[in-house]
Amino acid sequence: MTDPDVRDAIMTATYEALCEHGYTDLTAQDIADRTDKSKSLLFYHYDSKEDLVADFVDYLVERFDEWIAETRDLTPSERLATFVDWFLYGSGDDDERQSFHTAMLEIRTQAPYNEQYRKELRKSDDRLREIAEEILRNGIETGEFTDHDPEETAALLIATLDGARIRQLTLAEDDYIGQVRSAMVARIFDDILAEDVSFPEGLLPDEIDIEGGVDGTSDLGPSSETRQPEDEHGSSEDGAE
Amino acid sequence: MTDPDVRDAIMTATYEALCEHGYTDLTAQDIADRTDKSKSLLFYHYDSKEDLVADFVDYLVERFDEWIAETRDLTPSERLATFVDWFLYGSGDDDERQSFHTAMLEIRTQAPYNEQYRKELRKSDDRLREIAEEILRNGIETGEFTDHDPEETAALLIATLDGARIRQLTLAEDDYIGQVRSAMVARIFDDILAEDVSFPEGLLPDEIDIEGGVDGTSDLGPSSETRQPEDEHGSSEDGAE
Amino acid sequence: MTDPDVRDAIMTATYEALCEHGYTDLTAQDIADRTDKSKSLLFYHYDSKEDLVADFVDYLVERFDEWIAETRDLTPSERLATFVDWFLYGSGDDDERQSFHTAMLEIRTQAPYNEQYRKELRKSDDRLREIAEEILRNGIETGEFTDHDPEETAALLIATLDGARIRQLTLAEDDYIGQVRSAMVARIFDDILAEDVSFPEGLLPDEIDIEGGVDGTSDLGPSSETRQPEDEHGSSEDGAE
Amino acid sequence: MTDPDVRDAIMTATYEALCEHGYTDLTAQDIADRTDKSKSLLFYHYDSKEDLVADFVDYLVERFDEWIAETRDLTPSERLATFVDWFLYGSGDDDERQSFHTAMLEIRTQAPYNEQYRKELRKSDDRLREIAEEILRNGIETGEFTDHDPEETAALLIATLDGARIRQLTLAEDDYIGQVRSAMVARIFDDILAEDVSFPEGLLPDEIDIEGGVDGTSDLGPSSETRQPEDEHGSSEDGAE
DNA sequence: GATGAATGAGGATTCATTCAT
DNA sequence: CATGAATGAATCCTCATTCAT
Repeated sequence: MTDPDVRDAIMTATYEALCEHGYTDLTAQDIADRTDKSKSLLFYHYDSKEDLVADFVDYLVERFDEWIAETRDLTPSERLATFVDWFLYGSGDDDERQSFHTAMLEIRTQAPYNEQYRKELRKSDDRLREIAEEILRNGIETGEFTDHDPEETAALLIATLDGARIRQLTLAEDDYIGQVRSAMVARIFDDILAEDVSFPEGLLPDEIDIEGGVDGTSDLGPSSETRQPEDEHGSSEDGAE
Repeated sequence: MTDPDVRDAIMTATYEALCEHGYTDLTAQDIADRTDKSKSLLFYHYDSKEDLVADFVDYLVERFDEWIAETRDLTPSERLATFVDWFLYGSGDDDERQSFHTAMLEIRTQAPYNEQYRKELRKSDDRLREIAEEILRNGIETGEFTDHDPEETAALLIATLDGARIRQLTLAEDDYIGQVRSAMVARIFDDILAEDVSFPEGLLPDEIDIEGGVDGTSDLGPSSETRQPEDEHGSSEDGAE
Repeated sequence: MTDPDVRDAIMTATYEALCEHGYTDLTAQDIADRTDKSKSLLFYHYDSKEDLVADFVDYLVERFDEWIAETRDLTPSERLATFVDWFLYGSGDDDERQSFHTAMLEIRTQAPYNEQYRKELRKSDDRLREIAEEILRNGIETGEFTDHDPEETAALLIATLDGARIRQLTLAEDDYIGQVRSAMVARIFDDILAEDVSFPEGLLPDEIDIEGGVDGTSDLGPSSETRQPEDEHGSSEDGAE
Repeated sequence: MTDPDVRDAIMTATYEALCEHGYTDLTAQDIADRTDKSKSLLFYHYDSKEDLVADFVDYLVERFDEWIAETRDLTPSERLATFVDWFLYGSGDDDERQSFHTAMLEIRTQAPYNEQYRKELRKSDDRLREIAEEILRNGIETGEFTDHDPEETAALLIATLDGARIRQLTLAEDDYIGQVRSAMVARIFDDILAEDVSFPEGLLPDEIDIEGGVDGTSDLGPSSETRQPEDEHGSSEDGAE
């Protein structure tokens, strides 16, 4: 895979196909159809469909890292709020975001059977936990958060966020995520935040630009107030599934 | 499907095939092979593979209901602990349990694409939330738990438990579940439990009997020493972060 | 097959199933579904599906014979007109009749591959040709028809009628049958009928009662003006496919 | 389907398979077996077996058109005779021809249930009627035929020809077609032909080349002696009636 | 007689992957 | 690089027929 444009094209196509069909029903043809290239070419660039998907996960981690960089300048509690909302609500329009999470979940689902996926997914998960811990640790250092075990809390936090999202995707009809978010603030953050600090609402930085990569329009400035819709697919995030 | 023995045989075979192959790679042949019947018989009893799997989900709900009944006599905090541990550690031997949850997760993953599964899964989810709420409500009534919003807390609880399990299944190498459990007790239950009540450890009743359920020989034992750390990946490799 | 009631029930069910599905898609289950008996019973009464269908053709011949008897008292030219219109337009409501002819045509289509069907169908065809010849011969005797070769003319007549009907069924969008009928009168009958005889219009006797047989309500009086709809299926004819 | 060679190969294989098994028992494997290609390739070129068969019907229309062009130079009565004999006796050796018409009849039989077939078959039928009308119309113009309604007569003509062939195929043991042909000449053509014109015997051009059509080597020979009585069942067993 | 259960032998279709050009 | 053509191995599902009861 020498040409990054080709890779981008394939990754974008994979993203779209995954959203539409889900992993279980994803065929090489589905991906090729969203490309101006042929199906055979996929096998020229990748040894197998599995390899391609594994690279796709890796690709998402890269996008996630780019997104993380954008939040560096926020205060810990702002970062925490941003992190939570990004996780629960993601970015992009609703339908696509849901589809995408669903598809990613399917890839995760294959992890126990598939070492390659497992490896890539763990990489993305490690990144996620590191960030959460870093935020908590920073907050303790700055005094915004009470003292506690950041590693354990990060584990709890992510379990809850992930569980909430998955349940919303696979089961819920009502606003399950809203319920969980509200309970999280009341039961978990209330303890964690220092006396005089309250949990900030809705601070989402720019979306992770998944598709924009191709034409290189995504600017990864660290600013947190520039949020605009950036491409027709609403792009997505979640390098950290 | 008049004969319950046949249904049980098919369900058990489905359970085993699902554990071994996962949903994505589950074939009608895999199921038939674990039966002394032919593949065609599956289609005699079910109109499609999908129908069969949907019935399997329903079958699990029935088993769950039976299990729930066994915990009716415990105190709310005991029930809560039992519920948590059942959720996190399940029953059955380790490998099988993991396999099974993995397969179930795959089925859940199909829900957004498959109305039938969605319907059955929601049924099972409703049951789960009801139970959690009931436990919390009872605890508030008896004074074991502090007063709080049981519905919201139940949502939070289940999100966390589900997330923890899913992450352990799909990503974790270390004892992720143990970490989350510990954090849950510290950050959530600590608030919920009344001053003088502490969270009971490891109250697992007998396993939900999936394979031998027909003759219902499992009797509820209140013993609290049956739990052991149980992940094969080695626990508490906290340094890994 | 001792019990004629059972045979009638099966034949009626076969008739209905044939109309609905056509021969190619006719399954034993389709027939059983239109019976209050089970599919297995069909194989108790017949050695194979093929046998059953062969008997069905035979059954139709019997019905056809009954119908023929009703026209005995008409004059040759009346009988000829009746014969033509019965052949072209049949009886019963339009949709059902079409369905039935289509299905019968499918059975005929199998004749080259299936000796049993061929045998039964030839029996019915012989009957048809005999009748046509008899009508022509009688007409020559009574002087209503000019002298000609009745056998050859019968062959021509039936070829045309059969072809017209088949084409209407399988191809035509317009009133193809009407066209042919009109051309037949002008080009064939005009020659055959004696100077002072004209071709009578629309003299259809009672329908052949296919379903009524069970409860035996069909009266086979020779009157030609009693035509009434007789059963819910519009019954049909065409023992003579 | 860019490569006409491959299409030809598939069409030829379909033709052969159809002759041997009939439509009802035609499987994709039967077709592939008559090809040096695999069964999957059929589905690479066609979305379904049905699509393939529909294209086969279309293919026949193309062949028919080619054949028609070859008769343009004959006089109307010669063309009429050629048309009749082509219809009744077709081309190819006896067995093959019968088999082929039988299979085509089966396909026609599916028309009421299958829109695709119906559409293709109507196209072929329209062509047939046009040709017949054209011949009649030309004859009237040249004075070879008496004045009459060409459309109606064409309808009659084709009904008779089609009926005769179908009956021969599906029912007759004797030379039914010969009988009908003879009656047709006597009862229909006798009226149509002008006083001094007689119906030419056996003007069959070369066969429609189904298998070698690609290289179009068949040249129209006006020879009139190629026709022989041709049914294997023995002709003129008139006593059988 | 009658039936529910059971099955073997297909048959259409799908799809990852290969390969000649 | 790129592709159209090709294929083998599966997989779901159908259905006539059998059989124990």
